[in-house]
Amino acid sequence: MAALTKRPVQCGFRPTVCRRRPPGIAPSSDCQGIPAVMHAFRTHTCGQLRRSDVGQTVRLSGWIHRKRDHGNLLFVDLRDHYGLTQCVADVSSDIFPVLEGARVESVITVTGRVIARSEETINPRLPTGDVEIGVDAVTVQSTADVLPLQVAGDQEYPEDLRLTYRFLDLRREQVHRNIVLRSRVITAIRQRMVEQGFLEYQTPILTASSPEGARDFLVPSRLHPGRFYALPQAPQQFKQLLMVSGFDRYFQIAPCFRDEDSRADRSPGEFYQLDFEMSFVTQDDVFNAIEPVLAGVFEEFAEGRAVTPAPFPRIPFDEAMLKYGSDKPDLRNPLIIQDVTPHFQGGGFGLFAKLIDGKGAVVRAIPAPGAADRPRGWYDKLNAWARENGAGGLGYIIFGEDGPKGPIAKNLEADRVEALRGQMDLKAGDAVFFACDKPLAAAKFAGLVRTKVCIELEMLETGVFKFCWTVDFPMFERNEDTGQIEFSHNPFSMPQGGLEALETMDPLDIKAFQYDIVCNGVELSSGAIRNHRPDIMFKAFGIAGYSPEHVEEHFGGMLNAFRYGAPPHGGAAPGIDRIVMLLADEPNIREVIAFPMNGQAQDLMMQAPGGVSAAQLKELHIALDLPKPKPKAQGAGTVTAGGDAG
RNA sequence: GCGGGUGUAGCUCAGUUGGUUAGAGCGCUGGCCUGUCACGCCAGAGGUCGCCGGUUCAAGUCCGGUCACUCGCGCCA
Repeated sequence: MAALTKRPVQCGFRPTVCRRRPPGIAPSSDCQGIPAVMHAFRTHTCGQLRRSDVGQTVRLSGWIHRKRDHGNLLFVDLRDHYGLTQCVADVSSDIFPVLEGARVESVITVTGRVIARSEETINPRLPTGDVEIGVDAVTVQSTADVLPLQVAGDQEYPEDLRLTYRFLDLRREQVHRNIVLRSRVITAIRQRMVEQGFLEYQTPILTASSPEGARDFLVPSRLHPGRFYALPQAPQQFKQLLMVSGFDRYFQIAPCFRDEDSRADRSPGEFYQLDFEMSFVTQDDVFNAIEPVLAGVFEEFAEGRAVTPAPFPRIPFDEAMLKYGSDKPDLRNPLIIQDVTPHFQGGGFGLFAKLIDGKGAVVRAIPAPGAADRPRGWYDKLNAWARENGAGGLGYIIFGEDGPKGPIAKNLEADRVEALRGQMDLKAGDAVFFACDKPLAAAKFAGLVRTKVCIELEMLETGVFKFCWTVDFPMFERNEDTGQIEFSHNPFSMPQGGLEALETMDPLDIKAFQYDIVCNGVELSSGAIRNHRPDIMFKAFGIAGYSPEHVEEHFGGMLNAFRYGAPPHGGAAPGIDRIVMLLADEPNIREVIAFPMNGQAQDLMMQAPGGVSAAQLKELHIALDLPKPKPKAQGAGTVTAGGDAG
């Protein structure tokens, strides 16, 4: 160790290199070649050294990524955030046994000479592959036990293991890259929002429970026995209040908390939104403000993938449901659904004809270009799939070279079949599937079929980000079970046509200034022009069956704010996690979150949720009323009054 | 809450029609190896086949239940 730190060495950073110096690494001198004491841990990162550095004495710190032990010659790949550098030692060196005895993932500091590799030993796959470090001294900073999962290599591991040892998992290349991407995306979003004239404001994390929406996470109040804070499901009311306060353009990378069950694209508990709101704007102004931000961010990180240029296509909700069978159309899928009810009404295919006349059903047709030569078994398989997904079956017509085929073609009159073929613009060699049900159910099922057929026929466009807006959502809808008229989305959206529409139109025909941003079939965001007029709000809630007293009681805070001069305003809140997920091309949201919870909303590493002490509960005036414990309840998440309060 | 999938060594997986001592790769331990970069070679340790019950002469394999993880539905103004 004597040779290690005391000896002054020449500065490793020449002026040209200094500019690339990562944060936190100070040059060990003023870069004028004046000798200085070497930094305790590193003069360079593990991704930095090049052929031009040959001859310098340098110091690197990092993790032992891999070792190749030839008995009398030892290679160590040293890894840090920035890259890999090969270090080499031979048996004649004092430090050889130290390196040989250090397990992978131990943290070491090496000091040595930068050596040019001979032509045949250059590693072209490594940016630092022209050089290696001849190790003269080594310090073991931290030893590693035998690993529960390997950092080097790309073996897959079960997710609970990865989450339990997330700090190891995050060292691995792909997740590490995803988290860096996330950081860069958020920085790019901030820059672009500021360029658009938005300012970032914070809003409370401890707030009040709101009666609408998802289940809240509650936080008990110590000072107010029996009362609770709630974590915000979104800063919705606060951002509107900021508009009322005159701040004009607000944004925030906002944490949102909702106690709902997880999905592959929905993290349990918490997620982040690019929350923004603007005053004195129309719907078009909102679109014009956010489109360049989203398109710009996606282009910045697209790496060759095409991005829909602004302005994005705007698809009315009704059209989306008809043509794509979804309010979040995946425009990478070229198939377009059409309504073909008239061809079946009163026709020879009795099943559909009866449903149309008897139940008010409609028939939606999903084209399957080029599918005519698929074997019978393919159609049977899709039929079975349809049954698994709750449909009675999946009718189809095959347009073969020798005419229409299949059970429906046998029964439906030839001229009707031909008219249908003409409407759908199908050729010999194509096929078409049908969904027959009440309008909403038929649309949704046709949407499923559209997706399924697209995958089966391998027609999904790849390497693109296809954006669109879904606009003109209905303000109200009828609850199928109760017959009641309800808000279909956000009750605080402005109805199109304002008060007059509410007073004169059939509520089910009223549209809202409510819109979604969709990318590749993923709902990135919903948003709206808000209803800032108490009179219109009372009227809208009245249609949905709520009394003025109810509105006053539950939303009095907002209403009150709107009584002292509120600007017309609107905004949206694209999901950060989903944006990063799309850019990282990951199918699961947990791959772009540094410390996610598992599907049961547990943090396996921190053991949350955990028990708390009886004293803590008493201070909060809380007595537990627990369900009977299951026979074998152990491990993380067990709630006990006397548990691990540490 | 409901439905599908998975569960065999620390990890990834194989395991035939139910039939002798449950295998491979990675990792781990020991030995050999001076130009590798997924280094190589030799040897070794490591298993309640998720758990409980059943059928059977015999169960990793078949049946029932249960638990865990995961995907989906419900839920997500």
